[in-house]
Amino acid sequence: MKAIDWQVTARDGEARAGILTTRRSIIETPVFMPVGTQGAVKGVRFEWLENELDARIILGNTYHLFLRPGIDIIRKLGGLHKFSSWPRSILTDSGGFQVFSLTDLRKLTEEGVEFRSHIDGSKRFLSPEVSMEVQAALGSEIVMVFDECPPGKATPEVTRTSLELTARWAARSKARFDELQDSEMDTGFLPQPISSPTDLSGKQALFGIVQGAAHLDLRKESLERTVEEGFDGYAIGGLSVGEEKPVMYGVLEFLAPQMPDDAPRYLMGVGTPEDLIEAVARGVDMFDCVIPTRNGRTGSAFTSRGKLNIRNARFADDPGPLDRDCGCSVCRRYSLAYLRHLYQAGEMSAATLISHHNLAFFLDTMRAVRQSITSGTFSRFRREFLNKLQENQEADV
RNA sequence: UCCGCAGUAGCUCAAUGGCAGAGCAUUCGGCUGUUAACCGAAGGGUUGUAAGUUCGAGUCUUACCUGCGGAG
Repeated sequence: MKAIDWQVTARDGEARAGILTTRRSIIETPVFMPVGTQGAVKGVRFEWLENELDARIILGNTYHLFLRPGIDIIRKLGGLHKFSSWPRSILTDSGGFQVFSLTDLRKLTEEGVEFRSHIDGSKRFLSPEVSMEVQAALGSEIVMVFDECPPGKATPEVTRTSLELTARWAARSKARFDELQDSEMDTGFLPQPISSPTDLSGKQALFGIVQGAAHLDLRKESLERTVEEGFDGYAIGGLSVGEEKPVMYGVLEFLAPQMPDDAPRYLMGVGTPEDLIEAVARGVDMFDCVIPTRNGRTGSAFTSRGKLNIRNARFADDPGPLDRDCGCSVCRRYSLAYLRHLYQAGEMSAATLISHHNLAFFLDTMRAVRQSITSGTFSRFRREFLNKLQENQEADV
């Protein structure tokens, strides 16, 4: 029996719509997964996420939860789902990206990464094995292999070395993961998964990660070796990490269509609404990004007419909503003028309200994308969506 | 009326007689597997007024104006 089920339900060019079924939820793709690093989607209550926004899957982070509160506590409280109260699917990142982004504090070896906690300075250690153990304790539906993420502009030599390490780590990740699945260490195990047309094992799924920076030959090799290893799904890592945007689109255009058709494709850490559309057009199914919640907290809102900055004085007396085409509870109730006032006054509700709208916009956009793929009108949707994104910018000129 | 203290950016305040600054506020920008309710930039001044000393005055001297405190 398999851990997840994956069915492509419609295609339009390279774009695909599908249904990903985990032991805890049915996820229609293309999907955007809100990021809940420390067991919380910053500024947004699970009630909203589950009911109004209808997110089917969110992210959690191995590195952050490993450091605090630590796996002993989470295990004691019954895993991340019970601990946090989030009942639907969780995808946990392995900590590999933190190894990349916390470069000042780390020491990388074949065995793993020794680093100092950014919280208390204590010496800690992460490796493929430890990451798998932490992710079993968290009990997520989708576990990510422990990888190394080189900068987007890494040279071929650096990328090659990194890729080899990532490949060895992927094999070790899988080996330890398989052991853990057989030893009842997964706190999220569900003997009777949610009803679905397929029989699921109730266990965790493991995704592999393709690296290779901007070098297409290395991307291809990384893909082949990752597929050979064999995973439940395949992720594209190492994009949107400093490289130019056309480079990212180029890698996607080259790579995504070559990825296994019978498994979900996940572009890690991306991106803007435009990025999502462009990646879907190239065959990607899953996304996550901090942008809607981070930008929400820092005053910028994504709308169907482009990005706007709530701090702008021109909104001081504007009675309209963030986005007049958005039906979310924030847009139905609050004016630009009020939201700007809240932000300027330092009220925390400004951060939560804009984060909420941004997530609503991202999730609604993906629902519209799915719809257009299903009805065979994706190219038109893509063209009109991207055109409309320019409206605010043009109005400002 | 007298005595004392104080007047510098919108606000609170720095600045040995030697290029007038900071924090906050304002305006604008950034944020892509969250060390981020964060980071960055810009605008903003006849240093209360008027004289004087000095190569040079926010700073020293004198007068005046305003505010605060005290005395009467």
